[in-house]
Amino acid sequence: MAELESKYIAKNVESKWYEKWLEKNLFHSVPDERTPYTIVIPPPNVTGVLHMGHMLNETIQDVLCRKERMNGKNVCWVPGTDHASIATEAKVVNLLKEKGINKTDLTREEFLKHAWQWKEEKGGIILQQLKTLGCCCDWQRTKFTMDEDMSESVIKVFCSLYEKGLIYRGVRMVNWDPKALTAVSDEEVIYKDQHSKLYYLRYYLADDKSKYVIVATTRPETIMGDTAVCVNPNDERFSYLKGKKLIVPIVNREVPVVFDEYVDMTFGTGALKITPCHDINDYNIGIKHKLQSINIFNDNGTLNENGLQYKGMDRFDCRKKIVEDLQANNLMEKVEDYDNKIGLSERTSVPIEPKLSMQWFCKMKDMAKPALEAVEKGEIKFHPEKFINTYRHWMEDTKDWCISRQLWWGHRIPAYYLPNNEFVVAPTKEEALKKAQTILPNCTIEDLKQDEDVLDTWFSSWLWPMSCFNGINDPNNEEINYYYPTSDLITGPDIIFFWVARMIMAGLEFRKQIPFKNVYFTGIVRDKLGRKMSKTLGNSPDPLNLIDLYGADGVRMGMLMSSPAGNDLPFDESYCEQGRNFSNKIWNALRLLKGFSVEDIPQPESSKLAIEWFKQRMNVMLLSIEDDFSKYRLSESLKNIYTFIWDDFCSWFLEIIKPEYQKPIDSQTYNSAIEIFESLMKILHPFMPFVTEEIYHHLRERQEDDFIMNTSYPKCSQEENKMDEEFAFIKEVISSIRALRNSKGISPKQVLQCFIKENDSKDLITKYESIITKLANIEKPTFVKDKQEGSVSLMVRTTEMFIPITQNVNKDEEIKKINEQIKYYEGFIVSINKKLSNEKFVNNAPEKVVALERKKLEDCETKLSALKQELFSLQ
RNA sequence: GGGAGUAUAGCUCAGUUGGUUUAGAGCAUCUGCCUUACAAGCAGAGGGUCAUAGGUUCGACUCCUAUUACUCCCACCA
Repeated sequence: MAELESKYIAKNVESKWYEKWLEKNLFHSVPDERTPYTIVIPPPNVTGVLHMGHMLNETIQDVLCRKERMNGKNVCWVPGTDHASIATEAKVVNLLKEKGINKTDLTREEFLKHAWQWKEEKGGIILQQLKTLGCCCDWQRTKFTMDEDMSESVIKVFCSLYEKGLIYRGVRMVNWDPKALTAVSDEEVIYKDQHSKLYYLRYYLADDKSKYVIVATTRPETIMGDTAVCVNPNDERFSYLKGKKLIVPIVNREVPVVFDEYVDMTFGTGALKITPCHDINDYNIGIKHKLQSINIFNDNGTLNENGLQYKGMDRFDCRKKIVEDLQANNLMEKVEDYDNKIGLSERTSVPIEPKLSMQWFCKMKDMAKPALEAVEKGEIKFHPEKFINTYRHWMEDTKDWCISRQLWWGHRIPAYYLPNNEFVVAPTKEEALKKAQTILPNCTIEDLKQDEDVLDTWFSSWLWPMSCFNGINDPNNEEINYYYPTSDLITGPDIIFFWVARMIMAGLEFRKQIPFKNVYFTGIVRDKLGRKMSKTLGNSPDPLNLIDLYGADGVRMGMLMSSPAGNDLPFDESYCEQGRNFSNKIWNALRLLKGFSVEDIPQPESSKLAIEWFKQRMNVMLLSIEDDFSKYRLSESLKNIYTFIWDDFCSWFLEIIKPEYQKPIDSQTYNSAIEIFESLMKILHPFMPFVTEEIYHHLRERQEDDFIMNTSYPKCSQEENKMDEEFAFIKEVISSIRALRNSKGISPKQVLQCFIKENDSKDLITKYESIITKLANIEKPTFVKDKQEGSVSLMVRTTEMFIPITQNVNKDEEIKKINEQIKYYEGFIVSINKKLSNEKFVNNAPEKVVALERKKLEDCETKLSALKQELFSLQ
């Protein structure tokens, strides 16, 4: 006893156990004859630090892994990080800037050297943080998306898709990020509502300076790129414009009027200015009507030489200035407030600029089809299922994927340009040369220039479940054959398109196999006000700080207690506190048990009964836990385990077997209690790995390599669980006596007498008599035929009990209470009778239901008559 | 504009093919306890016309329809 602290201090045990687990290499997996259970971690950005979303995500993965390991599976959880090209490049650029180095002054090689140096020194902190959380990742397998073999896979896949004609290069309108100076994919554009203005500009007729057409636009700064004005051919207001030219305000350039049904006659003025270079729709109209294109922007969003006097200005400064100039020249009809959506870059949050440029694209349509089928047929299951809709919607209308990025950090595109501007695609420069020489026989390796661009980060992540096991480079190796397809993928719904969908496509395309069997979508962690936790809002607690305060176990429990799959998690620190308190509760149960002095004395009947009951109760719990796990209802499962341990084990079981003050416990009961406690710790272990491991080692002497995380999960049997139902009634009996004490202010120490009116519960009460007397602190109950004078009556189900007390009995209050109950039961009887006298009910309802109603009626009548008798005796 | 989801106690959520004393839990609240494992605790209590209106049914929190509110996703209306 003395050696156990009175409070459980998580800090003192968590790192100790994690180190031991590592030391014994318990997380490492190699293929063997067991069934594999594989999870690949959604690789966090190598620049990332642990945030609440990760905590939730990784905790769920850890719970599943630990549970499956205890179920006898060969568990392999592969950790790793993503090179995150834009994010990392931006980070390194900023760090260099702080040192006074500009990226533009560096060569590609120099920059990459800095980037790698940063990665080696500072990258992947998050993986260390996962250890604090208790994650049982196979660290020997830690991968990075730019590891040599991973890069090789990416290049191989690129070449293969190119050969198949699924990758092509071309000039297209793409989403340009003027801050990161790169193209991004459609998925990386986030649309946000914005209060902006709608400007009405005057375009004068070239041949009649007294007339003008009013054009509404939200982007007046793009007029320098105008090459037409478009109206709907059915719009009679504008039919006079046929063959006319208009003068672009300020610019004073003549542009044609074109007619296209694309224009909405009801919006704005019905006339639309066309800027083919800076709007996707205008671009399409430009192609259709063979219009000229004028690019007015530099890559960084400033105006280029086509911007006339505005050259060099930022696009938004230019807007302000041009609005002033338009107004000064009386070319602005009016300005209206207008709410619209603008696309922001996911990474840099700056407004995206549509830009025509040469990029690489991946065709999605053919790959999308089988990927959709795999989910629709249920080969891959989504939890919750509702995300199938989102998935289908995207898959049915997927656009080609822009995969080139104008960055240096990433997988460089394996395309090589010949002096004649043709190009070849090959995994290495040497192979490229061979191909090149079929075009230009005299071509040398020095003549070949590799494409400057790198690939979208997701172009490597989509291979993750395969490339982690080298399944692309060596498709028949033992590991990929054993671990793939992986079992479960745990991720947020925000990357369903970026990542989940594409992994499914890649798996089916390159391996003809799905990448995982189940996808568990977590919710988003929100603060108390319902806002998404984010760095910019500063509303996210520091996870490591939380772990410090409540222990990893406490925080894990806190995260899981209220996060059903797919539902957002309104985070509240008090959940973690609850988790910490739970650890402490368990710790104290241990202290109680270890404090007993054990002797070879006879086992009390109450203990014997409690042990039998508890084993049946455990069986009931295990059944429901297995059911919950099969449906990924982890939080339900944890809640069940929580009540099971706190209420059933601590409040009921331990209280029953607890010997009287300073008396010893019999060894039989003690050993059973230890055994039960051990099972409970196993049941809880996946959720709270540290405290359970600690308790496990206190319960008995252990071999050096005996760890709870390697034991088997308790199995449920198909035995009868009759005692659990019986005990529920006994609990009610005890609680009602305690409640009586409470309401009458009788000390729990005062032993009470108890008379029970004889009925069919007599056997049950007699059976559990030893427990009732102990926990309710009453004398052995006496069975009687009638109400006892001078006592208060209690009703448990249909059993009436009489407790003789003299204190605090207020007759009027008792009468009032009884009258209320009588009224309630009378009403209840009326409603049951209504049902039973309804022929349709009696004829149509299942017999079971009807019999139940009859039983209800009977019970009610018993109660009612008892209440009436009670009332009579009081008056 | 299209689609999906949610609505149950003050808060967060269960309620599994419609039927078990006329809805459960945790937190919070209230009452009484420093009862010899635990005040990070113990024993109790209060609290809900299951969003609104209809419909199907012998019977609806549960199924259907409409309405309202919120959330999310998708979409090129300047």
